[in-house]
Amino acid sequence: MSYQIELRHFTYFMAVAEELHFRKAADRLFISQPGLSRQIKQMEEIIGVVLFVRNKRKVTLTAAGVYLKKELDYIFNHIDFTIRQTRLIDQGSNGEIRIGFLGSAMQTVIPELLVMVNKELPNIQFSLEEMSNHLQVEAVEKDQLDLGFVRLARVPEGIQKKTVHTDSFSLVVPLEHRLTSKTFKSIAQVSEEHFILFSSDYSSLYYDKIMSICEDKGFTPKVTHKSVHAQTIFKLVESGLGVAIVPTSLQQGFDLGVKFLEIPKIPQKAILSVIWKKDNRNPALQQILKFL
Amino acid sequence: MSYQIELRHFTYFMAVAEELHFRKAADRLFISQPGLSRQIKQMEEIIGVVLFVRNKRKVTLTAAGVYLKKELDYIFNHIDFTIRQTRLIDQGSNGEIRIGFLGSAMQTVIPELLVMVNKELPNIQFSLEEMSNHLQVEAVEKDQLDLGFVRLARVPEGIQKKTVHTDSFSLVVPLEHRLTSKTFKSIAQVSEEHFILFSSDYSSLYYDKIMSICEDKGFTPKVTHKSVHAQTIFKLVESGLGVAIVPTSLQQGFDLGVKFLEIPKIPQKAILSVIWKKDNRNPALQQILKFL
DNA sequence: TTAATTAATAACTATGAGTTATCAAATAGA
DNA sequence: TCTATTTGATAACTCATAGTTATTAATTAA
Repeated sequence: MSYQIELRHFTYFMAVAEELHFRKAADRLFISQPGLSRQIKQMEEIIGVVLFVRNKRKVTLTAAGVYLKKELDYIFNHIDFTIRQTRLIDQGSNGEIRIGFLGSAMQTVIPELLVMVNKELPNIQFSLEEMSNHLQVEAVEKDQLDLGFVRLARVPEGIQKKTVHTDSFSLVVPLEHRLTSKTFKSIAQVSEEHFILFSSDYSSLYYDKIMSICEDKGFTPKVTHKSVHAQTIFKLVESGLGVAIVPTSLQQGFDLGVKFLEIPKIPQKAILSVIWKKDNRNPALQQILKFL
Repeated sequence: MSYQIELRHFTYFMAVAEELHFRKAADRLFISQPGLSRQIKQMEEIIGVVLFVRNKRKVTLTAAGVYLKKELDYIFNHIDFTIRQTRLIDQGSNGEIRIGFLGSAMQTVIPELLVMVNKELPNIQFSLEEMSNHLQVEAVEKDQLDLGFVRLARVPEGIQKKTVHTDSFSLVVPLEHRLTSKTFKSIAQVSEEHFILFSSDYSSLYYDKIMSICEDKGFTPKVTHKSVHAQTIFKLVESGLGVAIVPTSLQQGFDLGVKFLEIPKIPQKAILSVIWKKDNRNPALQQILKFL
């Protein structure tokens, strides 16, 4: 079988094409002139095209050689860039991070993280998907997500967890509701009203905490509606179908006809955690974790 | 001094990246497995990045490896094209133009273009391949095609588009069908018949237009067969399995037992466009674009 | 003519790609 | 649990070939 073309041939060709002089090109490449001559000749044989005209005492490029030089310039540049980029991806300063999140994380934590990372590592791309606690854990385990923003007390073996935000709870009532931030003293004041909550499939920890807040005050809430979307819950409250208890940070980002009344003197907090897989192989993740 | 990266390394890397199996990749390359292992290891040392995770029984690409594979695919394609082009230039030709097209473009537009270009630039070579809208866009983006003849409303960023032919639609019926060019007044006259159409994967714009032609006349066509080949569609119509609606220009070039009845007074037109990549590096393309 | 410059040719050397043989680890099957 | 099988890595070798030195042939300049 005949020879294969190699980058070496291209490098040598470029040197001769630029110098238009075999000995000078050979000097520049730190090889001997006969060695260079033979490699160029071999290259011409491989691609089957004469690239240089050796006119007695002068070397010039043929038309095909001129074209090849221009393209190889581009190709070498592209190869260099690709290798640099590959190194960057390996070092995590480039690449993609796949994030899952609960809607309530979109109000404060995630935007802050994105802005911060973007400033330091502008070449990292993000893909974001809102999904439930449970689906996030599953996706992280399957390496389909790099990071998850969840509200969970416990996570399975092999998953790392870190608290990133602690939030108080607020009561959400219609604008025209009798209670105001001044008159609101305890959640017991709405013990007789209907409650609209996030569905427990979406976040069972949230659901359990709401229940315990009420139990602490001696009543069991009458839950009439459940939803997975904050927007929906607010709309239902606005329509007078009941009241809700949600993390206070959800106050930002929505423009609806509801009042937020922070619940005073309760020990329960809405804790947002970030989770990731211990042996995740995405090099970009290691970089991101530094920001958390 | 340390080693230099060579195309050999890239070729080997691609084989392993595709097989994800060192011995199989080695077989494909007709070299021994230890030789391959060593070259891959050397490549990883040269660029300073681990490209494969060897899990003792499974081989997978790292994130950096995935990126490198995608880029090398592009680079190899570009090198191949460059060498072919260099040979053509050497032979006195002005280069090669790779064209993709929908079958219906072969009736009028492309032959005219070829004749015209051939008169002015007799040394340009053409390679022609029939393929779907979608595959053409993909190939143009990957620099595997210089020109595509498509029926598309929109094309991605970085792709240029220009209308080259506007055609009316015709109803295709068997020769012995009751309708003639004189009695045919509206598509509603065949609202009860079965329709044979180009498959929507082949050209969704075409499919949607046919649907809207029928909807405008107040009925939904009963589509019983779909095909990607005009020839097949005509054969099915000839066999009495239904009627079809196709661009009128398809009347030329086939000798079949069907009648074409141009659909009168409808706003829908079959628009054929030519697409090309904005930063295509083929110098011959610039020449061709002048003819469009 | 002579001297200088250039690329090609010839014969050699030595580097390293690719070889065979083998090992170690990880399954899969009994 | 024990064996057989599959897999990639290691080690030691060999041989093809990139690159070497020495020389020639051809051209140009003085």
